[in-house]
Amino acid sequence: MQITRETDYAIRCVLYLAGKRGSVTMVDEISREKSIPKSFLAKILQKLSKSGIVRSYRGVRGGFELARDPEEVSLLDVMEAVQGPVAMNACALDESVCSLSSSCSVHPVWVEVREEVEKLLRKKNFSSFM
Amino acid sequence: MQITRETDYAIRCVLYLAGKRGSVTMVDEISREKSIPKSFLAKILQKLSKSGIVRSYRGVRGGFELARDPEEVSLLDVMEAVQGPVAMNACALDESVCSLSSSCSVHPVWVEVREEVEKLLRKKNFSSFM
DNA sequence: TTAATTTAGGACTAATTTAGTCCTGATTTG
DNA sequence: CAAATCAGGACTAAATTAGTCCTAAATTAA
Repeated sequence: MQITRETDYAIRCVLYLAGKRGSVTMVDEISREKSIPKSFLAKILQKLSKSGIVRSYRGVRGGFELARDPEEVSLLDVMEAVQGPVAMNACALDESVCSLSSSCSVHPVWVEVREEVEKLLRKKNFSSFM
Repeated sequence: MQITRETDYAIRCVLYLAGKRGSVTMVDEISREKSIPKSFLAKILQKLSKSGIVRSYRGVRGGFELARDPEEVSLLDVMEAVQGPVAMNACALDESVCSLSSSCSVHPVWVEVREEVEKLLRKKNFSSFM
């Protein structure tokens, strides 16, 4: 039920890129400015890139930039990109992982909690954080 | 952002005791019936006991019983008893752990999420799960 | 076309947390 | 007092989180 440090880093990183719109920023700069271990940050940026939140450029004048407007990037997007689905337990996502889910009276609650949290996090975007 | 196995066990255990109101049940029985490792369950029951959800009796005819009516025990009570406060990150509980919280634009979101989740879990009690 | 620069990706390691075990001691009952 | 049952602390094992490091693939510019 905790956000991981990786997720925290990812949010800080997107926040930084949101403040740098229009230019391409290197891992090294983000790492320095946001005090995030460089090679760990590189991995995080790979995830953000794969889920389309940032765009990457290799080579000499390479780096990263936000792929969408900050208001088009929600907190949920970033969290899901790095730590996967936001659910309090696995059976709220995929019933097959829990043999008891059909008979489990608590199951619907987990689904409800997940939906509520997702709704909340989807409403929060990175332009409101600037 | 996941419920731990310990929490899951705790919920199943309280659910079992809720169905046994009026009698005292031994760790051994709950362990067997709910397929929870006995000595781990014993630890969990200690926590539930300390937070007043169950009552314990030592000695020959000892065991555990629910300390309150099932409708007076919420999912939040049980979760907090075993895994501590339900928060997505530490700074949503105690700002002193995060030196940035006063300047952090994301901070209020964590507080809001925590409050929403708590509200939801507080409404769900163990009589509605029977 | 090649040297420098920057990300991509996989394999690895270290630290932390979760999930449990085990033993000894304290209570209670008959 | 003997048997049964929980209390609590110390310990261990497994899993997850948090990183590091190395080589390869692009890209740019001289």
